Amino acid sequence: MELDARKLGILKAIIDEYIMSASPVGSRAISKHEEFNLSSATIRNEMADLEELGYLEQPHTSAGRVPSDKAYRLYVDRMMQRAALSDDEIKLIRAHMSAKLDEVESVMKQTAQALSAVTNYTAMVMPPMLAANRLRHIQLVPLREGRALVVIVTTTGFARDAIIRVPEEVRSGELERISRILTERFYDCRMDHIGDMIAKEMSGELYERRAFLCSVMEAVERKMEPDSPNVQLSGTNNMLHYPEYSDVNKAKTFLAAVEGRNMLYDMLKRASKLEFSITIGNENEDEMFKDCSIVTATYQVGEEPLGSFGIIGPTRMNYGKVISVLEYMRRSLSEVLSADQDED
Amino acid sequence: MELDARKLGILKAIIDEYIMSASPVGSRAISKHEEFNLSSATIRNEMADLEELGYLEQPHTSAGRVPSDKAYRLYVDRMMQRAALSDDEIKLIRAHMSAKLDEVESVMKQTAQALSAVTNYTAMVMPPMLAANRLRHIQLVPLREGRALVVIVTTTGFARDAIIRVPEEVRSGELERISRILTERFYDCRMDHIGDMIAKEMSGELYERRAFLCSVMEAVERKMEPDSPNVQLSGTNNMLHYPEYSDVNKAKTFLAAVEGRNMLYDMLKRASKLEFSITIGNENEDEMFKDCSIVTATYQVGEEPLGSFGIIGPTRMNYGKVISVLEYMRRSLSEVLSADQDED
DNA sequence: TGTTAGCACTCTATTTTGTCGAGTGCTAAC
DNA sequence: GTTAGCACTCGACAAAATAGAGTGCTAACA
Repeated sequence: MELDARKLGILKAIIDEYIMSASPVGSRAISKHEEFNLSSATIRNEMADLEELGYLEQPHTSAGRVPSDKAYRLYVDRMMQRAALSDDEIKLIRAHMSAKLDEVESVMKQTAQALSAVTNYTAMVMPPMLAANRLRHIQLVPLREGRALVVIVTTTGFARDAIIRVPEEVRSGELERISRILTERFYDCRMDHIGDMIAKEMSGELYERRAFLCSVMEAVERKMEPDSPNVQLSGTNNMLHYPEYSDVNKAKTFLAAVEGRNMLYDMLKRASKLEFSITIGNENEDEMFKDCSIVTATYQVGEEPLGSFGIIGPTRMNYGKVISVLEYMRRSLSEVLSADQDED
Repeated sequence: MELDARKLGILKAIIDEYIMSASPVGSRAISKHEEFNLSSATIRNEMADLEELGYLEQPHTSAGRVPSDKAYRLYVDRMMQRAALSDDEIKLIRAHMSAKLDEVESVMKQTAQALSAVTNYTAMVMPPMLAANRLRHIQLVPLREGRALVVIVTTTGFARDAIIRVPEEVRSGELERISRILTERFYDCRMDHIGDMIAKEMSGELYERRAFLCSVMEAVERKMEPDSPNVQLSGTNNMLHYPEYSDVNKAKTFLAAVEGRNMLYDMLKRASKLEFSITIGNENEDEMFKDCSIVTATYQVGEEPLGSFGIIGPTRMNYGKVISVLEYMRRSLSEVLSADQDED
């Protein structure tokens, strides 16, 4: 027995129906589709076949059929049609993306909010990994009590800061000098190479300050990698709208899994190697997300991918729409970031 | 009829019991308390009195009694005893507060997490309002295409940055000069006065750049006030553990109210005028929080209060413990911030 | 006068039972 | 290969039955 065109059509109809209704699809419902013009009995036979092939599942005898993960996979690979975004949806996204976006942080937040508002699923956005960015400026600002603030700015306009200790023998005025020298020497260097370079080049006029410089550089490197708490989440509650989570305990489990952010961060990081990625139900390594599908995309400035973002929803997800939204957002986000996030 | 010592004692016992169990308290349960040594019938009479006085409510005949908001108010004002923190709890807080806290953002996040982990309620933390801080350093960093990054550092070690437009006639080198002049002139000025001062003093060597300076100052001012999306939330899901929210719809309403953050921000801002504040049930202006109690505290560096943080939970909240935790946290947070957030 | 035992009553939560309907698989006929 | 027909299964829902917690009131007691 194989998957002929008719079976495929019926399967698609079932999936579309199930995505809409969330309740098992019976043979009668499908037999009403005019394009097939088949009786419910015939559909039943086909459904039995599809079940045997592993594309459908039955919660219990005398319930309708529910698509399996395998079916969704087939669906996204071969059957799904993209849903063009409506004007309203585009407006909604624009509205989010045009508000005072003068800081990376708020760009990430707004992106997450736009995504969750348009899709009604949970959105996650990973802040940019700056490893491939280039240094523009480094500034050491003296604070009281042997502390200083290191501020790093990349050519793409991202700023990071960290507080470090300053040994007593380094005078306040010297920090300005060191800032100048470091900026000059490492101007336009890739952020992730600076550590190595300083190790090799530790000589010349700054030789006697090398211990201090190490701690500066260590702070710089630490700040380049985003970490899990910085993943922006939005619309976690959206999940509560879906009947899949009408049970408080399921909802709790999901929210707990998501709140940690560690898993999400790992997933996003892994996904940042591909332009798009879709993992469905059991394809997710994580036990907690076996009932979910996760769709991600990467954003970039210029060539280099900076990070990724995505959507988590029930496997019964509106894949067509989600993908369209992510595609749109991917462009939109890359543009906003390229424009140096200045919009007011 | 008035509230004598015995009535007070019984009321306290009922509240304590109800905080534990979340289900209406019957006369028998209280009559078992040895310290009263009264029969359930007597307790019943007293309970009827307490109900008449407005301290107790009855969900329906033949259910036990439930404390009213008025009762909780009395409880926190006159009857409650603080719960000392256990060693484990202190350890838990310490663990959160000692991890790489080299950025204000992460201090806020860790604080929120510690609070929600220890109390099992929802925690919110407002980032510092820098209005009363003093300027330490201001740096304009040129980026490409007529943009620059303004970085501001306060004497207390907080940094903020914003991207601004730079008019063509302002050369890259001049930004360095302007940075120096601004830093010199406004060194140690209160952040919220800088706007006014520049308006008055706009003369001398920077006269011909005044339009540009205005936009710099506007960016500075904008960054001083935290805004609602910056309120850190943690443990929103904790609420789902409580029977009050076993109904998904209630949970949804709560989570939606909280996700917006606007209300929380307003509340925290208002609360930042008092060291501590407790609002119970109906005392909350907001309709959404009529079933909740909100306890907040402020934190500071030196004299000036910088912001506030707090806990949201059901009115049936363990007030004694929450207040102890907030008190501990208030000290702890102020210390961490005073120490310039450097801990590794 | 305050306290208490006793009792009838109320109301909810839970369990049990019955009914309805959607959906199935199978068979036989077209 | 398709379809009508039919017996069967199972969950959802409603109605009825039961149990139990708690009350208010009354009358008696110290």
